[in-house]
Amino acid sequence: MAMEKNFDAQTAEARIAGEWAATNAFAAGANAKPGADSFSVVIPPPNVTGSLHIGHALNNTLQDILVRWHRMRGFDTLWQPGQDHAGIATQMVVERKLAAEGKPPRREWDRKDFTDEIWRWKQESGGTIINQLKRLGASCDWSRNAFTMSGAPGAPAGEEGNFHDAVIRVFVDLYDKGIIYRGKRLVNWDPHFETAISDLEVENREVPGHMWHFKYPLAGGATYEYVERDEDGNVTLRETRDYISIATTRPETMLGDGAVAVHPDDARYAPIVGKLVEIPVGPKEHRRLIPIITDEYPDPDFGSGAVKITGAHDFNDYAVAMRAGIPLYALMDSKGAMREDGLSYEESAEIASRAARGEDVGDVSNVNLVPEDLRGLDRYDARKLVIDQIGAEGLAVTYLHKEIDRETGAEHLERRALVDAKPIMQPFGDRSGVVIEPMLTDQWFVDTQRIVGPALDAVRDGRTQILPEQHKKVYFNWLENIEPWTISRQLWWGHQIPVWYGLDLALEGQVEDDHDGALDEVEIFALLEEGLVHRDEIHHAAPAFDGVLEKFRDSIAGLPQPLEIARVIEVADRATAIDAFAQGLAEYNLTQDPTKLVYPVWRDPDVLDTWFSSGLWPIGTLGWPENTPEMQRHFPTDVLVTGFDIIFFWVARMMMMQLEVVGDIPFHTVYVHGLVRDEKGAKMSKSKGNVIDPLTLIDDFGADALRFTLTSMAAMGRDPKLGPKHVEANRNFVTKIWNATRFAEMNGVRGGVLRPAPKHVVNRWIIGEVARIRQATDDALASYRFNDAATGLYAFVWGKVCDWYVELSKPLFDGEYRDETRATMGWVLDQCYIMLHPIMPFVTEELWALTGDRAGMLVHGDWPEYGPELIDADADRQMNWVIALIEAIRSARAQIGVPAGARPDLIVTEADAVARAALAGNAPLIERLARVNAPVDGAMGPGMIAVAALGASFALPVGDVIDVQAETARLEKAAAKTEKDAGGLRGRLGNPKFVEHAEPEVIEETREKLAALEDDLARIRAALAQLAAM
RNA sequence: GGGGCGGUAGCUCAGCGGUAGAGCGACACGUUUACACCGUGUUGGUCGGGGGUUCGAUCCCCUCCCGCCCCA
Repeated sequence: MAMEKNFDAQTAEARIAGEWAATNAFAAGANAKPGADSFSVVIPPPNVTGSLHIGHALNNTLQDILVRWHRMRGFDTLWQPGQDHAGIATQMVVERKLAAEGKPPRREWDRKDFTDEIWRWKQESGGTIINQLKRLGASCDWSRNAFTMSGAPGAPAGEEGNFHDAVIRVFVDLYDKGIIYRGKRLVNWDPHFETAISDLEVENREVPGHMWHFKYPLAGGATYEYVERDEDGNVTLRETRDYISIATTRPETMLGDGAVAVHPDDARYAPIVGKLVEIPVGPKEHRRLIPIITDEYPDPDFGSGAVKITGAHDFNDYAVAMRAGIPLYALMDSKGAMREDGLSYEESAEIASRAARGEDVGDVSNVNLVPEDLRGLDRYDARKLVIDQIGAEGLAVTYLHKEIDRETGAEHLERRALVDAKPIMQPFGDRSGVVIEPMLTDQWFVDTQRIVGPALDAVRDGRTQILPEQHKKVYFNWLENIEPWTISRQLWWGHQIPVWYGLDLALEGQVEDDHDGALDEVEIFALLEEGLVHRDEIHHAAPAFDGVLEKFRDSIAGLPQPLEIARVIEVADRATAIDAFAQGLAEYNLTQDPTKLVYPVWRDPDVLDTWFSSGLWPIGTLGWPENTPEMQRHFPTDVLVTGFDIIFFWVARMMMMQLEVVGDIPFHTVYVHGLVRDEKGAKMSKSKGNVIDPLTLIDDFGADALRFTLTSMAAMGRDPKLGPKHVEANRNFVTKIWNATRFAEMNGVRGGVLRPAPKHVVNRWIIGEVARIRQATDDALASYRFNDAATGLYAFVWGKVCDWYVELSKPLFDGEYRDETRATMGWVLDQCYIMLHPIMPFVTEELWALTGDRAGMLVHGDWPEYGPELIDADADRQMNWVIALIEAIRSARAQIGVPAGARPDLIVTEADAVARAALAGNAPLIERLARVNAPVDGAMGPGMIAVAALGASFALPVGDVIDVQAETARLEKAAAKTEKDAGGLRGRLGNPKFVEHAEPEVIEETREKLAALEDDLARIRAALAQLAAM
């Protein structure tokens, strides 16, 4: 059966993928040798809403290469696939889908119904990227496909798994150890999704912004001498001021200012430190006063050098406020609008003013410093109003603007507000794209400081290796300065936090005032009146409600009778709990029946950050907390292949969590690859429109071409720059090996043969070359130099096998060496398929099937182990000589313009014994490839061109086609180049210091090179002399 | 401000102590027992600038200049 002219990737890939699937070729342990070591890789789980982008293509190609390579070498191989549940992204996708279907928005849904809807979406559409990875050829054990939400309550059939158990168990464990805690802190708040997000989900972008300058008047009309000096201390400005000038990019947050800070060394403001200033906004009659404090944070050279401190709405200010004990006044609600809740502005301002004078005012969460006219406004609308109000009052810093009327020449002077238009860094939610608002909220945190140590140690002492090494610094730098990790998210899709809250009824004499340990009617009413709403909460964690029952019973055991025996029940939320508790008390009061008393608890509605579950990926996918055979066999895993953008998000967290939870590293090697960029090196982004779709490339050029391209560009520590041109070039490589096989087939070559022991020098030579590339390929892969493996194989297959071996073999198919040449070529091509298979699995699998009767598919082919023992030094020397001669003749012919069809004699004008032997053994090859007649001894003469080889000189009679001048010019050029090279070497060898200091091998090598060049040069010079004599 | 990366042929990149390579492109030629998604040949580089270490530097060190990325 004759082969087609080209590999039909489109149809073959689908067919081959089907065969792999049908035979479970990728199952864990497939092709493992008895007693083999395990090799395990967990896939960086793609987002369930995701589709394959070029970064995935690179990431998974590299993993697949490692996995296929190990599988062929007989390791017990597992490539664990799966996806994460991507809390925000998935909720967003489903909300959009509902909107598109004209269904009500999420908030109008019951939570359970909504998550059921997400599960339905997941089952229908969540497998997109899995199918795309299969098209790439990823040899994951797809039967084990994992999901970070598997086994969660409400998961439908097919989503059982136990990832949820792992997540919940770890949460409770860390909670019990006190590593997870609840706290009110400033977090990044996404006003679109109305949830906290971690600082890693925030993207800081520079956008055009404005800087406004306002005057904060000193309290009571006080004044001071404001003096500015230049570098030499000369006074450049001196004036009496009754205000301090503040620059801000966010005027609306002025309402929540708690202080003005200046640098302690700033002499300009030294006279007024400790004094009070007035915030120039809000109703005149309740203007708030705040103190001027010192802190290292303000930069005296920036703006006026004075900074307003709004602790509840800025991270830097928060730090200053913490240091100085400045209260944090929250101004906005969860949608980023100005608050409408809490106390009136008048009451709030009064409390804030007391705080400014240093009084302890306690919890200020009820204080709402938004003036009534601004309440409910969006933050940007509020900003406009604030600016207008300050301007109207004349408290904006102004400058004198001069305009000259062109016609009249009259000067027109005007005071204008000083507003600098300048680029500012703004935080955006990476999912929502809206401006993030720092918000003071109650969240759950992981006290990362407490679990970071082992993760640092593991990399420091090398138990886990990060490649390339420069990324270790990034890892250390981040972990050494780690911040608490916000893990709660105000979403519905995710692992609901396993914490229940109850009202804190610890009465401490406030209510239970007679200390008799029992609750009487007076006390009951006091309890109700005192306002349950304002009471604190207590909380306990357990995998399920049953688990917290006992804990709450313990918590209430110390309460006065009969409260301490109240039934613990679960209710929906806090408000319901207060109602239920009050009702129970009321009924008890009437009936004196203690069974009417209930202690209602409610579950935290929030879910955990998706990365909290992804952090458990290595153990969670292997079945932990069960002690599964997979855990025993495949944990710790071997290599994690990932992009550098995810080192903090994921790698560091996996390290911390695995070490904390199971006390072991999750993997011994982290290979970090670059970010695929476009041809010009720009980051690919939808907005730039330079995104390259890997699936389009697969359609156009085949998966093998794409994989090979990505691999050949995956130099460690570099970002691959990819264009369709590159993929096309490698598609040509696929075609090349396809056609070499086609040639072989036409000549009766079949694969599947044992390695032959041929006699002919060409066959002996190529076997040695195969051995070299096997060694080089293994070395490259073992050290993660993927690009070296790819480019080495490319050079070997195209440059050695196709360009030379196939050409040199052509005459051999006609003579006595036919059979051994068939066997050798069959074996050589088999080796090419095997070694290329990890990078180009489809075409090699296809060729494997087409070229022999095989025991199994190539995916389970045996990886070779032969080495330098196959190299035949004599064959090597001869073939290098032959190839050099052929190239020299071709070059001379082409330069002199000998027609391709001409077949001149090959006249041997001089040859030593070695050259003569090489010539004799390979004459037919040389004749054919150099297009010359059989070598004959003779002398240089008119109408001939000269060709030199090591140890021999030749002349080619080419008749009229040459002119002496052209040939002279050619030879002179060659002589000049050779002379220049030789000169360099001679200079080096002539330097006594070189001979004295350099390594002996280097000196020897240099001498040999020089000798060869001088031989060459002598021959060229001789030819030139002969030419001149004619 | 802190950390990191890069500047090598027209383009995209390898190489990282012994005097520079690949792919694409350009140019010329197309005889061949597979392949025009091909073959043969040619062209193309003071390896960002300047110092230093060394017998020897594209490679190591210092410095400057230009890009880029991450974290504040």
